Amino acid sequence: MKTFYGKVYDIVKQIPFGKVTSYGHIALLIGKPNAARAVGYALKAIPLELKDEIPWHRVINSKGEISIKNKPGADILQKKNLEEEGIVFENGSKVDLNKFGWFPN
DNA sequence: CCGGTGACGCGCG
DNA sequence: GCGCGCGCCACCG
Repeated sequence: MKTFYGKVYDIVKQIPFGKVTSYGHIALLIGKPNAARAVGYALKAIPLELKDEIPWHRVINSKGEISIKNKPGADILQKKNLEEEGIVFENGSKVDLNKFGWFPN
């Protein structure tokens, strides 16, 4: 895919089971290190038909926390999905990126 | 083109 | 370690 959204989706699909990455890193892989914000915009815009094909829940912010706002339930769902993959939340909200982070070049 | 919006990130104090 | 402010980008009128 050559559109910005398409590139974001392609990369998210590559995130391995049980791992997570950040919006900023995805932007980096696309070649636009400062487009983290746009990446988040793209994820919230994932077409329903692709919801089950794209592991959007494996994308969190650089601090290792879920960053969804104004979407009641979505943040809780994301956390639940991640825990099902074996990812651990310290203090109930933070992920240790040194253990579960996926940051390829 | 301009302005508003937002699943971000980073530097400061 | 926390809150704020600001810059960045794509998208939509």
